[in-house]
Amino acid sequence: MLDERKLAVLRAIVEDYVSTNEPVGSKALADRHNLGVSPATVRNDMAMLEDEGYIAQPHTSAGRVPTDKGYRLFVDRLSTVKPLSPAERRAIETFLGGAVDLDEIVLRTVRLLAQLTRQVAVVQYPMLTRSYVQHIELVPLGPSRVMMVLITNTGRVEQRVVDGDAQDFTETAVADLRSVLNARLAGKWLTEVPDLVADLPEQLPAPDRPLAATVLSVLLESLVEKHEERVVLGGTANLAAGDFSASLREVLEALEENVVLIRLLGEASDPSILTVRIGAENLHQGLHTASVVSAGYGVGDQALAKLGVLGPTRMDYPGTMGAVRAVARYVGQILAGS
Amino acid sequence: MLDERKLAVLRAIVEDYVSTNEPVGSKALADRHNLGVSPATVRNDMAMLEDEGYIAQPHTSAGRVPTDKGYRLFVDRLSTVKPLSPAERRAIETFLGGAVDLDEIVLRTVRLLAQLTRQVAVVQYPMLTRSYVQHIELVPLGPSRVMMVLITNTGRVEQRVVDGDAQDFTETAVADLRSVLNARLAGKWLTEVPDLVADLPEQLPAPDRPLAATVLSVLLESLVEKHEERVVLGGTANLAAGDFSASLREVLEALEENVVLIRLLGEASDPSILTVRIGAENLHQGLHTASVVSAGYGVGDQALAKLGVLGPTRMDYPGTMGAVRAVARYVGQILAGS
DNA sequence: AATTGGCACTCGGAAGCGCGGAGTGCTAGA
DNA sequence: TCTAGCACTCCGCGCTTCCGAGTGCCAATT
Repeated sequence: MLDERKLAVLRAIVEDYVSTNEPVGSKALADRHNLGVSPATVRNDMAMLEDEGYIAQPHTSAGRVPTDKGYRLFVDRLSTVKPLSPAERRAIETFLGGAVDLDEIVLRTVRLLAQLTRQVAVVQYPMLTRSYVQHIELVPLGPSRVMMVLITNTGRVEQRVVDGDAQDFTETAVADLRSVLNARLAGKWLTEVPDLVADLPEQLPAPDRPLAATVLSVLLESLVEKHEERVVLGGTANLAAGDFSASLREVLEALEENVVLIRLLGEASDPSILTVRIGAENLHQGLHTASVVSAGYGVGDQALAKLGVLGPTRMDYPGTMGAVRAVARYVGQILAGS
Repeated sequence: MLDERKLAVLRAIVEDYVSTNEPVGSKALADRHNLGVSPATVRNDMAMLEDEGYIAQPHTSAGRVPTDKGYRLFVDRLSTVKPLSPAERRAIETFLGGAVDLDEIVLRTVRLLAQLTRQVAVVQYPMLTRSYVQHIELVPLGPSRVMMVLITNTGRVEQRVVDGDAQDFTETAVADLRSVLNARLAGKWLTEVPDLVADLPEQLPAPDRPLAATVLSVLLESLVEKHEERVVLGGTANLAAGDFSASLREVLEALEENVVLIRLLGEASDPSILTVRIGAENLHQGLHTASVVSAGYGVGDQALAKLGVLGPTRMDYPGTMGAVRAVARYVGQILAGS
C-alpha cells in the first residue's frame, strides 16, 4: 500500500511543513527534494496519503499538512533521532557541570532543555520511590512538636513537622526513636519502609509508643503523598512564538496544574527510551494541539524520574528527540557523580 | 487647572475604557455617566486632559484612552479601594483556612489571588531576615559530611549539606556544636546571627574548630544567599485573555526570572500599604505594558514579604487593590495563627 | 466666561470586488 | 505506471467604497 516513495513524500511534507509553517504543494515538493519524479506523480501519492489519513488540506486547493497520524508515522518509521552538534554537547556539559545541589541541577536542566529545543521544558524531581533512605533525623521543636527530616541518596530532603497535640515527647524518647529508625531504615528502599516499620510501636517501651505512632504516621504519609512528584517548568515564553495562539489559554492552564504535568510525562520507563505523544494522544483535553517528547533519566539503568518538552504538533521531532535524549543522559551522569 | 468636572471626566474615561476595552468618545461618555453637561463640553475637557497628557487618542478621530499618567492620577486621587463582597471574604477564609504548612499557605494564596483578580499572582515566601531562629539541627551524613537544617519561626526550613572534604567530623564534635549553636542562636533574629557567631571558633576546643568553621561558613552563606527570596507564580493563563498579545513573549520571559519578580514587588513596606506601579514605572524593560499592584504581608506590623498581581495597565485598579489588600491581611492572620 | 448646538472634516474598519497564483483532480498519452 | 497538459477552485491580497463614530472649531446662548 505505502511503497517506499510514498513514505519519502510524507517525510518531505513533514520536513517542509515543519520548517516553513505553510501547507506544502506538489510542485514545491518535487522541486526542493529531488525525488526524481514529476509533480503529477507526487500528486497521486499525496491523494493516496490523504485517503489514508496521513495528511490533510486546510481547504480545497491548498497544499497538504500532516495530520497527527502522519506525524506518528514520521516519528515511528521515517525519522532518526538527530544527535546534537559537538558545540551543543559542550554547552550541555559546561552548563550542567556547574550545578552544586539537586535543586540547581534540576533548575539548570529545565533551562537548558528549554533553550535547546525552544520549547517548554518539564523536569520531574527524582522520585522518592526509587531512592533509598540515607538518614532520618528527628528534631524536637517544643514539648509536643518534632520535626522529621528524611534524607535520600538522591540528595532529596523531605521535612515535616509532627504535631502531637498535647502529648509530651521527652528528649530521650525522641533520641531513642531516631536511632531505632536509622538502624532499621538506613540504606533501605523507600518502598520497603512501610513493611519495615509496621511492627515498630509494639517493640518499643510503652512510654515511647505515642511518639512513635505519631511520627510513623507522618513518615508514611509523606512517602505516599509526596511520591506524587514535584515538577519544574521552564521556557514558557516559547509558547508566545506562534502556533498555539488559539489554544494558548488552555495550554497555559494545563501547565499550571502539577498533576497534569506529571501525567504528561507518563509512566516512568527506562532511561534513554524516548516517548513521543502527538496531539490527541495526550490525555489532557487542553493539549490536543501539543506534542510531548519525554524520556526517563536516572543513574545506571534505573529511571528516577522523567523529563521532556512540550511544543506544537508541528515540531522538529528528530531535533527535539535528540536534545531530550542527550540531556536525559547527561543529567543521569551528573546525578551518578554527586 | 484641573477642576472637579475634568477629574470626573477622567475617572469616567478610565472606568469605561477598563470595562469596554474601547476608546471612549465624548458622546458615549456624556450619555452613560450623568455628568449634566453636553458632549461638546466634555470634548473641551478632553482636549485639555489630552494637552496635559492624561489621555491620548490612538489615531485622529478616535475616542480617548488613558495614558500611564492618567491611570496614575486615577489611582492616586480618583478612586477608592473597593472592599470585597462578603461572599469573596468567605471564599478567602475557607480557601486559606485549610492550609497546613507554609508551602501550602503560599500555594493557596497565589491561586486565590489569581482567581480573585483574574490576573497573574506573585507571592513571595516570608523573608528569612525578618524571622528568628527556632532551631538549628546538624545531622551527620558520613565521616566528613553534615547536613545543616535551619528552622525559623515562620515555619520555613533551610537545609544545606556541609562537605568537609577529607576532614573527619566526630559525632561528639557535631553534638557539641549543635548545642552551642542552639544555645547562642535560638530565638535570635537572623540578622543578628553573623555577629553572634563571629568569635565562635576561637571559643571552642581546638579539635572542634575545623568543623565549626565549615558549618558556620555554610550557615552564613545560606543567610546571605537565600534572603534573595523564593517567589511563587500563579494564574499565568490569565495572560492569554487579551491585552498583552504583542508583548506576551516579553512578559512571559520576565516572569520566568525570579530576580525580576522579586524586584517587581519592590522593597518591603508596611503590611496593608498598597503599592501600584503603572506601565513604564516598572523598572524591567519587558513590563512597560503591565501594571503591578503589591502589598506587604506579615504578622502584626512587621512585613515578612510581599505579594501582588501583575496585569495589563488597563486594569480594574480599585477591585484589584481591594483583593490584594484583603488577601495580604488574611495571610498575615493565618501566619500569625500557626 | 462657560456652555451648548451645529457643522464640516477625518480616519479606521468592514464590506465588496477583482485578480493572480498556487494547488488540485482528471484524462489521455508515453 | 508515470507524465504532461488542462480546466477548475479558492485563498489571499490589494483596491475601492462607504459608513459612522469621533473630533475641532465657531457662533450663539445663558
